[in-house]
Amino acid sequence: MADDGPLKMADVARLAKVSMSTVSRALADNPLIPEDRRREIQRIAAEAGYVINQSARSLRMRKTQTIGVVFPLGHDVGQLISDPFFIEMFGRLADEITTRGYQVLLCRVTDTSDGWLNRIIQSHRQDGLVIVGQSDQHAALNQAAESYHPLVVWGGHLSGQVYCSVGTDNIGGARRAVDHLLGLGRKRIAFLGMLELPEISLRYEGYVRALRAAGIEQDPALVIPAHFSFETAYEAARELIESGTAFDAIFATSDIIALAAIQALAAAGIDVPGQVSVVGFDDIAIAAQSTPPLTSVQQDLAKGAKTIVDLLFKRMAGEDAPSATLLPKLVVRKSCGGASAA
Amino acid sequence: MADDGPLKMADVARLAKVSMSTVSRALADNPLIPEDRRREIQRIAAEAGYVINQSARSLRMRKTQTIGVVFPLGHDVGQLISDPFFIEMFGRLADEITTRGYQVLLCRVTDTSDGWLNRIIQSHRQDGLVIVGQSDQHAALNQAAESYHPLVVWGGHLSGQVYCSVGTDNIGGARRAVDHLLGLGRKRIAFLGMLELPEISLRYEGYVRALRAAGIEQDPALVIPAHFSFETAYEAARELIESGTAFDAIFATSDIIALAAIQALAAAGIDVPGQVSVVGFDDIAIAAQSTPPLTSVQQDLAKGAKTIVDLLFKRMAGEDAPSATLLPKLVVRKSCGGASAA
DNA sequence: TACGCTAACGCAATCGATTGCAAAATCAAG
DNA sequence: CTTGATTTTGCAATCGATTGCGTTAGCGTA
Repeated sequence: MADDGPLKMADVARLAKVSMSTVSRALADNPLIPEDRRREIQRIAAEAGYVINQSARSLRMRKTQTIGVVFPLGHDVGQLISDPFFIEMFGRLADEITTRGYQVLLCRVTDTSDGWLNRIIQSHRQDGLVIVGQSDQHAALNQAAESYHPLVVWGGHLSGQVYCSVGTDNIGGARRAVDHLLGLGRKRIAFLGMLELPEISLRYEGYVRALRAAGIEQDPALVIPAHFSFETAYEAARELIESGTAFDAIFATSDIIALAAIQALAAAGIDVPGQVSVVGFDDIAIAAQSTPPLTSVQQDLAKGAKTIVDLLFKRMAGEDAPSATLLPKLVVRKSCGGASAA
Repeated sequence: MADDGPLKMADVARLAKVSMSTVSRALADNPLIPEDRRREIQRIAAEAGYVINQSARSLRMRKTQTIGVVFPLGHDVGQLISDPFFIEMFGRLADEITTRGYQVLLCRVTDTSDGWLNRIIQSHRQDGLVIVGQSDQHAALNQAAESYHPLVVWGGHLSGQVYCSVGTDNIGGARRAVDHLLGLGRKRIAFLGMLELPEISLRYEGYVRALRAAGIEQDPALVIPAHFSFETAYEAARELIESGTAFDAIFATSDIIALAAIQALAAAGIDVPGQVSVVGFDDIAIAAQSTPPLTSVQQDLAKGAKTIVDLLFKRMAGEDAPSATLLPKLVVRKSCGGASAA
């Protein structure tokens, strides 16, 4: 028994001259074992460098002490973590989760075929799931939520939604952004984003409502499909510019898209905010640092992450936590001609 | 047996009217089972929505299909994911790891007491480990590497190092940065960073060598301790300014420190790059967007992450992969008075 | 029909912990 | 010294898969 790989609990039992049951209970601080003996066994285990094998523990306990964080798919399976918004969200979630003594498992979905979510759930690798962004998987999420409770989604609240979600008020946020542009006297406001995604379609709804309230007729030529990656967004903006369609403002549905648009405008010699005002969405860290600094609809990710994890742990405990909506805030900076941020 | 929780392999065996052994082999595409029968069993399992329980599988196979990514500790156990450099690195690593069909487990070290690394290793939660940044744990890493092979560290190559590491040439990078400042005619160059950290002390080495080569005497008053967080770095820069020590350039050992220094200089009414040139380290995304855009020593994180994961998988396969050093590149932008980036 | 050989398949042990239940030890009181 | 109550401890089953080894089925040949 010299070096038969790492120690097992049985080895510790032998060292302490007790049974495995006793060791197990002692390490779990079970009061069934008298306190002094518990301490003694814990000391022996620590000195021997013994660590509980988590695979075995998980199997027996049907618990993994792990939360899975799943990133979206559907639209863009390529680069996973490139998007700054997702990264920041992931960081916040990781903080909240680890603080509660759980591990974080990053799940990337490579196989989007039917039942992908069920495959993650049934793998039993985690005790609960956070899905960041509902992408185009509303139906799949709804179905999974029927039978799997410890599941919280970051995203907009959609009609007919069964699952628990946390997200900003997309309609309200968009409304606020577009109202601001209108207040600056802008009348031909372009919309950049992918209407197929539920959250984006909500932002579109806000855009439409703002225009309608201002009595401005909506021009379909101003609605441009744009993905989340910088490159494709840049292309989209360039096409808008070259199309010759007149416009004096852009409401971009993400900061990355807004930043790409600003670059495209600069390349075309169009001044921001002189000729065109630009507003983004998310208020990621770079937004304040860009040239000009970007006006953006701020999502409070720290609060969002905390809310998500709070709800998740409630659900893991069997309670039935309801969805939550956070109120977004418009952060005004120079990119739309408003005042600079303090 | 109507709804006794999720299906087990035994249930599938019953459905397919074969033994568990056969189901197990069929799902593993074991050629011992004739191909048509394999397909048949796979179909039955899929239709029943069966998914292998990973805890059980891991226990038996002694494999988890998971790579652990550990973040540093020592200096700053508080906020985990705040630093943009670490975030970006994590994203890249996650991409590389998931692409190879493995999961990513984020390990946060809450208990820094003796044997923390061993505790992670022995938990058997992962098949391999990436440690991002050696912090002040050189000795612990060396010790763990003696017996645990699938371990790769991001960081500088130190003398007497046993573990496998991947990192940029810190001395060379710093040397290049300081040489550039000297080339601009700067003579009193301040150094901002924590000498206690091995990587930083290597950068200091490069700083010293550059000065010596230029025949400039080194002034201890110009070496300022500065942590990685924005706030403490800002404080450090402010103290330098208020100390009255004359200086015409700053070599900051991270971009965050450089950015903080620029803000402190601006607050003191000192023009960058007019009066003081500033160079950073890392070339994080914000560097190009700051005002003025920051000159920085670029670390190619994409390549770094790929190298790390390549080496790790080699080591997991039993090969003995050596450490690697990446060549950094100086990206010149306006913050030091050089030409703007293309 | 009998025999040998290979291809399929299943039995049962195993991975390393946890825990219900019952046995053993301890103690107090009669 | 018994008896009963109570505290400690250990046996053995269990979690759900994988796999070495032995058995059975299937086929060709003599």
